[in-house]
Amino acid sequence: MLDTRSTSTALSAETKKGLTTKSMILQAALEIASNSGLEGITIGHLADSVGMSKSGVFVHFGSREELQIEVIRKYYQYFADSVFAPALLKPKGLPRLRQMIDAWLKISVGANTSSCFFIAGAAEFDDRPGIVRDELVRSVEDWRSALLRAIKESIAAGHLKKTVVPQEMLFHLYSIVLGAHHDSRFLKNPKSLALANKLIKNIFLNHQTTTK
Amino acid sequence: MLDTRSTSTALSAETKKGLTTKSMILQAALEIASNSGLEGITIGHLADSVGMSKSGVFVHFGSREELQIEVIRKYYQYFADSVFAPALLKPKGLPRLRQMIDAWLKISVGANTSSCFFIAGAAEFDDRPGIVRDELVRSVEDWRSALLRAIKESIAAGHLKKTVVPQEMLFHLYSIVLGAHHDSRFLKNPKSLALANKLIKNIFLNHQTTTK
DNA sequence: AATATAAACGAACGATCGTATTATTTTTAC
DNA sequence: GTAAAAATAATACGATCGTTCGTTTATATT
Repeated sequence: MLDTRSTSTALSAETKKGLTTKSMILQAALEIASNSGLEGITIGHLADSVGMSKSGVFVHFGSREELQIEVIRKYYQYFADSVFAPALLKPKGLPRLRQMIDAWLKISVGANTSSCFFIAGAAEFDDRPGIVRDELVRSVEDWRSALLRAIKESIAAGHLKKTVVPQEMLFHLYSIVLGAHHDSRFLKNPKSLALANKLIKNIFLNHQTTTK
Repeated sequence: MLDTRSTSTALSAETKKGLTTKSMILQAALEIASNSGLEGITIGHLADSVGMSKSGVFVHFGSREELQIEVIRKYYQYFADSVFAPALLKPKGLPRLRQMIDAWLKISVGANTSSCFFIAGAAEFDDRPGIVRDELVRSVEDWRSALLRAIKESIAAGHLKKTVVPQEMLFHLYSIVLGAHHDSRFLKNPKSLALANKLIKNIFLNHQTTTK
């Protein structure tokens, strides 16, 4: 479901077997978490799904929290590859910003696809302090500052009006994606992606410099 | 924290003691769920917090799922009292719609206040089929159709332009509240309420008939 | 005062959780 | 081919989960 093979490039200092096994476990954990959330990761269940013993799985991480953190890191890599990287190919400013939102929406919304960690995890760790939450916040803040940068670049490039307040637009865009995620995953509304796209388009249109 | 006393009016057919005990348990469960989510309700913990035995608590509901459902119903009552009812005092149309959103934002956002079930629960039961999820969806759909009705009334009353598509505005408004909830509870951003209010104001302004 | 009814308790169940310790297998190196 | 090392398995622990059961306590009725 989530193809993260591109991130499992071997760090040849480690033994090959160990790393690929650990990476395979992480991949399975990522898929479990995509369906049942980070708290849905159970070492017993995870061990079953990779055909190993609980202890065999456990020893690779030392604790469940460390496992969860590594899953977050792995998802962050996946997110960077499939959302971030494509955007960097687009020209700075509005085209890049659009691409970021589009790609994000695509992986967050849809009946068969799995949920976005940054959204699902945020709800899960609303009020559950700890190192897992910290890692999650770090990832989300990273993503948000990337979006914020893209918004500022869009203003600097003259694509968006100078009156635009970056923080406000970030909040607005982020909210729409949250709304799409909610409608799609909780309410199972198949039109959520279209609704979100239309609103996003309007937001950009209302703040664009060229009315054409 | 959540004052739901108004909903515990005695149905005098039942024995007084039994009803108040059950109601007291539900109240405690509601508070636990407000902090830790519906899945955070544990019969053992709940029993401790009301000073009863696990079995004494359990027998009132027959199953944990039934307990969770009753908690949802109790929250729905609370929500109706504190968000819905005040709005009905306002005149039909935009004033009422505004009031609904304002009251909703108020109980959903804020550092010390507890989370909105409709939002937190939606994330929790994204993909966890069952009777608890069904009850939750029912509540949320109820609330959404009330919002939708208020939007349509605002159009009919001439407060909002006839070009407004109710479903789109519902999605938009709902998204902003989700965004405020996210920023406030996960990112601990104290400005989230102000940000949301500003956006809401703009949305209404952009779709209002009287530009004044 | 005797009896019927309901509420709450205490203890235990089987399951599963994360984790620690100890053994066994597999791989690697010489 | 054998010894060292790394990876995995086996087993078990204490905790906690939701749930069941038999018993006790309190209340109400007669």
